[in-house]
Amino acid sequence: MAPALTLRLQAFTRLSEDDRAAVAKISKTRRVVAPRRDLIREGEVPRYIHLILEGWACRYKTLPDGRRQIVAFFVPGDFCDLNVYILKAMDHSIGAISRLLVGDISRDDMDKLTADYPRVTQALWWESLVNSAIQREWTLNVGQRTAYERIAHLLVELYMRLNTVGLAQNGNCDFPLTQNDLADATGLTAVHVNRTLQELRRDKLIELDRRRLHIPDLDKLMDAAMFNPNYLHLDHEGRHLDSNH
Amino acid sequence: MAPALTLRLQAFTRLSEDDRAAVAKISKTRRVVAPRRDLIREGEVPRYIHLILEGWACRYKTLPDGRRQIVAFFVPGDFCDLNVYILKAMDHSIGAISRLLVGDISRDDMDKLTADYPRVTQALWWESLVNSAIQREWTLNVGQRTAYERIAHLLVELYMRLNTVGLAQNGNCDFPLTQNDLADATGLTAVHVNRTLQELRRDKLIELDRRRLHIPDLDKLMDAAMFNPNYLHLDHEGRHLDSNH
DNA sequence: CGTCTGGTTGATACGACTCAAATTTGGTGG
DNA sequence: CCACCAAATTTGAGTCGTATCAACCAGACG
Repeated sequence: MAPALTLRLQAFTRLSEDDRAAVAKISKTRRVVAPRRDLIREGEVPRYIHLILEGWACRYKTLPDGRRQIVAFFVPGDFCDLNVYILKAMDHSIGAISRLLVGDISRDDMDKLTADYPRVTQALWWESLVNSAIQREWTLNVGQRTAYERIAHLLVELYMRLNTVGLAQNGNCDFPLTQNDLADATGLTAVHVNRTLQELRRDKLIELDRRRLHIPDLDKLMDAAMFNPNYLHLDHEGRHLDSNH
Repeated sequence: MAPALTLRLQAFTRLSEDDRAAVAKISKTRRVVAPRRDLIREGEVPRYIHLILEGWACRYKTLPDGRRQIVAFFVPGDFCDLNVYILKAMDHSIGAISRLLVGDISRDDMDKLTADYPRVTQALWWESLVNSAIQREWTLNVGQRTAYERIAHLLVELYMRLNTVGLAQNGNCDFPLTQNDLADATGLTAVHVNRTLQELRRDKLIELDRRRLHIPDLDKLMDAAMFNPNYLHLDHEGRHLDSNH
């Protein structure tokens, strides 16, 4: 199967054989990060673009008194901050959720790729714009939705993102987040997340057990979450020809 | 005085005379938008990059039942979505808060600018990364801060951004937002915003009346908000040489 | 088999919401 | 310049969603 990044970029545009080969070669190094370890911390100088090859990670910010907000999740095929190296210091941290396989990409390598492959450059722009769109949707999520809608929305988003990189089918996917992670991502307490998950189970919208998620009826869950997929911008031409659904 | 955009980009890097001239010429057209009108709506196809020359605008998203979240404010010198034209449809709307003067920039014009002025290109990248950082901070804001901290934080952010484009000095600035706008931006109700503003006034952290904001002691307000300015990335080399403080 | 992390339950508290009405402000036309 | 109206702000009373605190339970693991 094609690597996650290729699948992800092809959600935006079709890539040629050459494009795909170039994308596959972008990350020469790969390293393992243990679960719950940080890849990089707030205040540090960003040097590489991190590409998630396997596992889940998160971007988070903390307040001086310890309150913590997860502001993004990363799944395979996601970059943590394209172009961050332009900034002088990280304003947030990136932490591993599960065991990670990460590719570190240098500025030079990225510049070379974009210089030679305009279609890939476009696709990378798209990925960066989609990440911004996701961040906006999260602001809407914590700002306006109820706990029930909020968690439902997050589950649908993650499911759909995993689906585009081939890691979710038929309503099933791995789900390594703890209720604490969900709490930090939704601005709720772990206790309330627990009770809300029970409600979602009671309503037969999800089954969640032992790090596996099952969504029996995605449309019903989307309705409950008021989920509008437009912000993921998966609407490229000829998408109806794609498989993977 | 230099136009807002130039001031803003120079918060990142020093620009040459040529760079500044090129930036000043980027928007050939300019049009007026009445307060409370939309520049562009969710679902529409983005064609131009909008540059705010005068006035305040906001980016917002709505849920089917009418709940509304403002996910960003724009002040003079801000772009609404650099590079959006890559996407097929808007996933949010942009609305005028006060009377706007807007520059519409075509894709071609932007491509020409970035092709010829690498320093400007860098600066535009920076501006786009800072906007993402602001969006993340907003997620933290609505997710973790109390109403009091949340409003304080927003006021500090807006003050600092206005300051970098020369529109705020000595703790004073224009402030065209209604309490309703503040509510939609912070995920609170207008009633609660009202009571919280009264608390902030009582604590002598702000004076806010007739669309003017005065912050008697910025450091005290920043403390109350747990405001850490790192996410605005204003820390370029030689910033201590700059005036405007 | 003990320890630990993650999940679950119960009781109570409080921050923010809702609804409804009054008051002030700002703009507009006569 | 005043009368009028709409928009924005303010106030009060009552309610509710979510937080807090404190146990307790269940697998996973060495």
